[in-house]
Amino acid sequence: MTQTSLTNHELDSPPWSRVESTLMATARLVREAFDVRLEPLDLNLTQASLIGYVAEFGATTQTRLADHLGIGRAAIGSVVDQLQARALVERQPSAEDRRVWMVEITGEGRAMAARIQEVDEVLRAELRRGIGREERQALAWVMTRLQHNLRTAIATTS
Amino acid sequence: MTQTSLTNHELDSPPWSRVESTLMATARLVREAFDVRLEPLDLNLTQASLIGYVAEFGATTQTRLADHLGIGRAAIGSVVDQLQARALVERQPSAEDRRVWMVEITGEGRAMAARIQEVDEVLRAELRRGIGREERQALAWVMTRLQHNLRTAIATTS
DNA sequence: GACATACTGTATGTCGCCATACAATACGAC
DNA sequence: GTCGTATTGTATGGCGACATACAGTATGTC
Repeated sequence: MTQTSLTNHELDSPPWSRVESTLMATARLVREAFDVRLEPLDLNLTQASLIGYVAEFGATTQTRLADHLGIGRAAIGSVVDQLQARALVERQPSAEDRRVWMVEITGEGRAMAARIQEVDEVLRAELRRGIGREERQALAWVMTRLQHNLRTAIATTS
Repeated sequence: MTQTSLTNHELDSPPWSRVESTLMATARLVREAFDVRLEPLDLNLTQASLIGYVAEFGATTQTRLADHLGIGRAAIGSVVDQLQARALVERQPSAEDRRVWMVEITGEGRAMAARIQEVDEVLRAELRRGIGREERQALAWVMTRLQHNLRTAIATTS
């Protein structure tokens, strides 16, 4: 088990004191794991998430996509560009607001979304291994609370 | 773990199925929060972590720093460049291995490390708010386990 | 010693994301 | 209507990190 190499130094310190770095490292691993598994589809995690969202919820403005995926509007623009170039999504003008594009899934995109979901389910099953349902819920709860605290901390900095 | 209700608007808390994106978003917030608080010191989280590590553990090779901070060797090089330009750390040749630089803290760096630790403690106290000790430990445990699963998943992809 | 192999730090190019500035459009106050 | 303000998407420049390739050095094998 080569796992010890990185986690050893985390264990000899008070757990919470290093939670931030553990979190950062875990996030990197999440991205890496998804990217590796999505590589056969020639997609990264952000692109796959966008496709998944549009496939599930239908035509969406870019700003809403940005908010939902947690990245900026400018970044979403280029992601949509990439996916549109591969005909996985398409931009349709909005009937109500001529400023916005409604990003919609295409037929090819829908097929891709199915493959993405398959990859997603397989990987998530592997990630659940050895972690009980209660613990997963606890993780979700704590992270939500942590997000709240983080937002407060960011906001209360002059 | 019988943590009862939080406010209602927290109930849109992410289900496990979205833990990946929650984790990514939380990680971004962690970086943002630290960056915001470290801004008066004109440092980002990576730079501060490096200073903190060297201040605590003494002269260290760049490769060890890279492993410890979870970023690549090339990235560490430029971080050391930046900090060295501000005389917060310095490169000393190793007596045993002429390939490596030992990165050591300077006097100014030690003063900066003290200020960093103060920022760190204040922020961490804010982040702990409303989260019990048991839950923090549970979070650390689950994330460690999750890291292990992630590494396995990454490794078992051809 | 001579050599192959492994490792350290650096240079280079790329990628993803951000922050800022901007034009076009929407919306509210009057 | 007309004006100021807010919002959407885009263009641009910058940053942090990665992957790759490389030179210099260390280390083990023969």
